Amino acid sequence: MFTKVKFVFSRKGAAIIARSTIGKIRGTYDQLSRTEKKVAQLALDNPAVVSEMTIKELAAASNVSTATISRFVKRMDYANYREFTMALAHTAAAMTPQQSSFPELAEGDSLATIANKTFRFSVNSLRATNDALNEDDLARAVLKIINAKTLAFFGLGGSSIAALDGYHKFLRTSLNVVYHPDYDIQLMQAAKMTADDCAIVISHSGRNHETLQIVRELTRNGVAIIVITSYSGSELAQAAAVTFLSLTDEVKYRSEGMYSLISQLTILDSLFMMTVLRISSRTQPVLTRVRDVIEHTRDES
Amino acid sequence: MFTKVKFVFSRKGAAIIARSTIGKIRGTYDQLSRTEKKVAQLALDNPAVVSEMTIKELAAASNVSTATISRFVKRMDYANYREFTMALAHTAAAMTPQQSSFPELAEGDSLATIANKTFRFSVNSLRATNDALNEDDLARAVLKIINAKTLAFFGLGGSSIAALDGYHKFLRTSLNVVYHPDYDIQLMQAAKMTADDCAIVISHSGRNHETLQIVRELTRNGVAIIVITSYSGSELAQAAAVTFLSLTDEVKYRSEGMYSLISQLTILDSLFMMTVLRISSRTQPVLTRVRDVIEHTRDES
DNA sequence: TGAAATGTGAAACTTCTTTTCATATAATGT
DNA sequence: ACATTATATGAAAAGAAGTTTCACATTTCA
Repeated sequence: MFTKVKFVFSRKGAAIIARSTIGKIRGTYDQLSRTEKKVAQLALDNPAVVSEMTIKELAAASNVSTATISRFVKRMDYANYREFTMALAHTAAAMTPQQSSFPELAEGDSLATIANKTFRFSVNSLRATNDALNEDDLARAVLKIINAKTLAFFGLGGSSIAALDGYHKFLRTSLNVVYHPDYDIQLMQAAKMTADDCAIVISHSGRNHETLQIVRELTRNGVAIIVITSYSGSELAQAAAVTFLSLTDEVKYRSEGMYSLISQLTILDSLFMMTVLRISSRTQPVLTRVRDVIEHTRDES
Repeated sequence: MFTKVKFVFSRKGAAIIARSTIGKIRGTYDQLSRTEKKVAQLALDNPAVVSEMTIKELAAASNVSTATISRFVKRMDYANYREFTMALAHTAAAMTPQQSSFPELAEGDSLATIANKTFRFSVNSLRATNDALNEDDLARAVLKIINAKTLAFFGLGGSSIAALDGYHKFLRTSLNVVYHPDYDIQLMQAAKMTADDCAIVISHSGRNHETLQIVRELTRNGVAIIVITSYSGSELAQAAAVTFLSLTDEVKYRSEGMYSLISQLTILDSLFMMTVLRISSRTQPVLTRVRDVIEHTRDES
């Protein structure tokens, strides 16, 4: 059957990209429809239980049709429901030892408690962000960074901090890096850039008007854009060649962007480390291997 | 179902106590029929692969009928084939030697590995930093921040990022905050401040010459100084009213200050959260409680 | 050797999953 | 605001996967 063949291919693809199931769900969460979110929530809340359910049971538990769930797992890149539950069980098992903590600051908290919760929240954000990364994206990003004639950072408001940090870090490399805190100058910088260059754009919401202006300018010039944002559905994310998600543990909750900064920084840090290690070993094999990964996975989406 | 009961009775006294799936198969192996042994062998040889097969695939792979396999798993005491594969996947996963946290980047690392290690390292740094905090210091710091006429941030070089972030955060409060990236202006700012003010000084090493210059100026003016640094022994730390340590997991290793930034940010974040919660509840009881803590612990150090 | 017991696969049957299709809802352009 | 086009959704048909039945083969044991 044709379907069989189709599945065989898609399964291979999934295996390469695969990240923790929970990370995958988090990563795509805000692109999901209302009903699908109910399913996602349930799976996030107790993966272990959900992984043992049949599709019917899960449908009943989340008040949606089995059809919706079937489509949901496909959207998550699993070949079928069975593969999904297996993967879920897998990550659930890996997670069990650590308590999936639930920080929520209250006015009555002691100072030590506030500090502890803050740290815990940061850790959770990092974990969520890490789970949502995939090697394919990393490979593409590093390749673009390494080959860029100029590497420019863009970030306004709260994200200017992350942009500045990225600039600082990459200054230590042999790359030609640029960053300026001022919006107008960022815009001018964007206008100057070409297809040989690479831009790393950071924006928590992905909806900031000025940032989008810059991105449009970059797009017009054919600049390779790497985006770090918290919402995969944003226009910003759409325009990017590569998107990294800086996630916080609880999707719904708390003063926007407070914790995404840490995730943003660590994503930048990862990119930096990868770049350094790749540049320092400028041997051909490595680079071609990176290219292989890319070629191998390009025709998927 | 009755069938279930029937099987339990008809075959030998079932192994009731949970064992790893593989253990179960081994334990029952010699009681199995010839065909069933073929299935068992396959499952033992590579559980991970078998756990992903459908019953048909496994039947084909082991040259037996699906019926036999269905009976086989029942004999193993699983309710159905699906439960069997889940359990198999479980133990297979548990068997794979999972590397626990020993981050140390190497040139051969894959991109995903680099990213994972980077995140793990950040988490470790946060944990270490959190462990080093104590409530006493927090209380003192918050009290100084809340009562300051002006709250100024100081940080140069890499630490300017943390200082900027602190500035950004505290801008959201009703406090009067100040920060300027330029060293000369920071120095002038320091000269302007008085005993009514509070300064948050950030420096990874605590040995930066310019930063020390600023601190001396602050000290001369009797400004309350809160320091965030990685070395408790530094002159900077000595001059401070309160010192917070931003630790990295491994003190010895790696490009200085790379990970302390995250810790610095989270310390600032903690201070911010505490400040917000304390300011918003400007009730006397809380403040006096804070004072109590201080009085209570002052003669400790 | 023959009766009873056990093992086995084909196929019927049941249950689970996916796809189709009609409808409802939201987004978009005019 | 209205029509038109996407998108989302559940019911039900279609398709797979898994289980049980049944008829036949093999072994066991008197």
